[in-house]
Order: sequence, then C-alpha cells, then structure tokens
Amino acid sequence: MADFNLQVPRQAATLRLLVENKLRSAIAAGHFKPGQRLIERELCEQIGVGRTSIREALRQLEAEGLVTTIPHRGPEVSSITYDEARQLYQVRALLEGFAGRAFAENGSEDDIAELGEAVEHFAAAAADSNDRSALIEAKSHFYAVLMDGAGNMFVKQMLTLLHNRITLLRVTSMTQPGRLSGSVAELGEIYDAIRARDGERACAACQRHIETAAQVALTVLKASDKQASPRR
Amino acid sequence: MADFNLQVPRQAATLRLLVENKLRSAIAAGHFKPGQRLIERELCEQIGVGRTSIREALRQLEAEGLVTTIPHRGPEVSSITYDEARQLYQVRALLEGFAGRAFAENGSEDDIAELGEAVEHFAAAAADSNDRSALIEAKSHFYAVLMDGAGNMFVKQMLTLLHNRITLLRVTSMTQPGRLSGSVAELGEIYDAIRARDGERACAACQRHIETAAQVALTVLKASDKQASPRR
DNA sequence: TATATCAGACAAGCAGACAATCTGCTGAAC
DNA sequence: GTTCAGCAGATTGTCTGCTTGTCTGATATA
Repeated sequence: MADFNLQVPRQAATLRLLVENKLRSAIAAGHFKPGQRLIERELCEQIGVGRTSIREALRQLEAEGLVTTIPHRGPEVSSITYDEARQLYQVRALLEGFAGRAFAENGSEDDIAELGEAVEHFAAAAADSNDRSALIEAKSHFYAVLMDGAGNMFVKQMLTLLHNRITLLRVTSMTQPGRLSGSVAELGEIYDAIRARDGERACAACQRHIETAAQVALTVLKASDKQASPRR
Repeated sequence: MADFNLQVPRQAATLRLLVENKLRSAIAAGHFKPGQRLIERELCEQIGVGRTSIREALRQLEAEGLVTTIPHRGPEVSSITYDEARQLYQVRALLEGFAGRAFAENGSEDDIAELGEAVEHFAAAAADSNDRSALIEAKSHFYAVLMDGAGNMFVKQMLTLLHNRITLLRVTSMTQPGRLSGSVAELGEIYDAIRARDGERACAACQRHIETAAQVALTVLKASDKQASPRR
C-alpha cells in the first residue's frame, strides 16, 4: 500500500471510462434492471455525452457480459437464468479456492496483515447492522486484498468479472437474516488458514464460503424464478 | 451437433464482428506483433470500413486483453511477460481441469463419442506431419468439444479468452520436436478418463497436459525473453 | 380471422470536424 | 555543451449530422 497514490490521476481522463463506470454502477445498483433495453439516445441525454462514448462504453460492458446487444435492436441489460447462476457460482468457487491457496502459499506478510485488517473491518461493519453500504464496501475490500495477494492477475480479472455479473442477480447472501454472522465466521476461517500458510485449508475455506453463499442465493432465485428469458 | 446450422447465418451481420474477427486472427497469425501500434486510420484503409467499426472492434479486443489502449496514444497489441505467461498457464490448468472433471461427470454419451472422434482426428493430423493448419484445427476442435461438453458457459468463455491470449506468445508447445506424440498421448488419456467417467482422473489428465505444455512454452520463452516491455 | 403492407423507431455505420493530448524537434538561454 | 521552453505534427477523443438496414406494431385488406 506504499506506492499507489502518485499516479492515480494519470488515468482519470477518457470520458468513456467514466461513462462505463457510471453504467456499471447503475446496473449494479439496480437502476437498470435485467432485460431492460438501453437506448443510446436516452443514455446520451441522461449522461450528457455524445453517442460515441456511450456506444464504446456499452461495447465494453457487453464484453464483460453485463449487457447483451441484439443486432439492429440494441443493447439491454443481461439477464441470467437459474442454471447460469449455478454455473457462475461453480466457477467462482473454483477460482476463489485457487486464490486462497495461492495467497496462503505465496502471499507476503504485509498482504496477510492487510487481510487481517479487512476481516476486522468487515466484522465491525457486520456488528453495526444498519450500515449496509459500509458492509458491502468492507466485503469488496476483503476480496480485493485477497485477489491482490494471490498474485495472479488473470484470476483477479476473472473474479472481478464474475462478481460484476453476480450483482445482476440482485441477490446477496448477506440480505438473508442470520447469514451475516456466518459470513464473518467464514471469512475468519479463510484468514486463519492463510495466516497458518495452509494452502489446502485456505482453498477449502474459500470454496465453502462461496458454496454457502451460492446455496442461499440459488434458493432465493429458484423461488422467484418462474422461467428465464429466452436466450438471444 | 443436431441443431447448430439453421440459425448460423442469423448472426452473420454486424460489420463490427467481422472486423473484430479479422483483427483477432491477424494478431493470432502474427501479422501484428506484440507491442506494435495499431493506428485507427491505417486500419480503416486496410480493412475498408469506417472509424466507428474499427474503434468498437478494438474496444472489444481490449476487453479481451488482446490489445492495450494507452489514453491519447492509441491501441497496441498487448505483450505478455514471462511472469504473466506463467500465471496464465496456471489458471488455464485450473479451468481445464475443472472442465475435464465436469465433462466426465456430466457429459452426455453423444458428447463423449464426439470427443473420441476429435481425438482420432487429432491423431490422424499428427501422423501427417506436414499439415500444420489441420493440426491446429483438430486441436481447436478437441477443445471446443471438451468445453461444450463440460456444460459451463463461463468456463468456456474464460478458456477461450485465455487461449486467445496464449496465441500472443507465438509459442506453441507443438512446435517443439517430439512434443507431438506426447500431445496425442495426453489427449488420449483425457479421453480415456472421461469415457470411464472418472472425474478425478480426467481433471488430473487435463492439468498434466497443460502443465506439460506450459513447461515447454515457458522454457522457450525464458530463453528468448531478455526482459519484458514495461507495463502500461 | 388471418395475412399483407406500411410507418415509425432505432441501431449500424459513415464522414467530417474540432479539441485534447502526446511526442519529438528546434532553438535560445545559461 | 547542456538544459529547457515552446512549437508543430501526429493521433486519439468526442461530437454531430446523415444514410441505410432491420425490427415492431398497427393498419388495411382479403
């Protein structure tokens, strides 16, 4: 954490990136719902930029899987079927398990210390039950530290992608009553295993964490999922 | 394989996709080398389309990691360091292992039969040592069948991505003398394990296959890699 | 009722223009 | 001779207007 602040303003430019992030968070926040069409001209007006920037940002989101573009009809927010969600969680468990193992085996002491702090922050946020955004923030930070410490940029990239798509589900396991303390315990287990440099255990703990989350999310999904929208 | 041909012409449109594929294969073929700048106007002339299409296609490739865009300087073909290549092969082994296991456990009999054919084709192409393109074609087909049968679209997506980026290395393990028969044997092992419905063995076989390929590729890379180009 | 046709909506794509920024070079000051 | 300011060229970033192709739904007709 010693060298990250000098060059940050360097990439601040490019309107396109701003639009991209704007749209991404709007989708994550549920402002645009899955299946909703995203009409270029409307977005131009709402965001206040030209069509070029909008189109290119949409192309980026399309590549990430957040929006689906139907030729000559335009982009819409991707929807995700029950089955896809299941697959998604499978891959996520696989990758996070790998990240956990890699962290345990190769992470620096500094990384581990930072992870410890992240766990504490999360626990603190969980205790203060009425600050949801802080909770989400804390959890994101935990994952960021975990993925950075794992030292594999591809895993990080892919997990970020998967994470974005999971937000499409609008189902966080944390929204379920009683899950919160479970989450805290699970993150704690991950941290313990990593601190002990036990790769196997860290991998298993990460996977268990995701699998538990998946179970909760999929149950909720199944209940609310009459049938999925037809594939493109 | 019974229902894939009626709707294929349906997506033939969108100039952007054509440009995208054109560029992708040009990069894969080594026509554009890592580090080379891609100037929009030149591409417009070479391909014969407007700047819009070029830019959007480049955006897609950027998201895939094939090109890197430096703000106000433009896109260039991504280069990949030795260390990144190592990470890349790690993830690939992880994901292909998963795919192999999933195929063994959930693949249909039809899928398995098709995989068998793919293996045979590859072996035949390997025997005829002077048809390189057929060899590459056969190998791609094997992977395509493998990933399809695994039944996880995210894994497939990610592996496709990784595969594209590996071509950036311009180092195929198959280019090494003597590796070819090894490859054939390894694919055979994968097929055997899957046919026996032995998930563990299939997973291990896939991982071993990638690890062997990685070893060869990384050795070659290390020899030719004085130092990597500076990160963006 | 069912089919055919038409109009509107909208993305796909092109062309041209201007602004912002990077890069390298020239020339002047020390 | 070295260093730095400043200028010019190159190239992307962004906007705008326009044309074309395609889809959707409504209207008209058999």
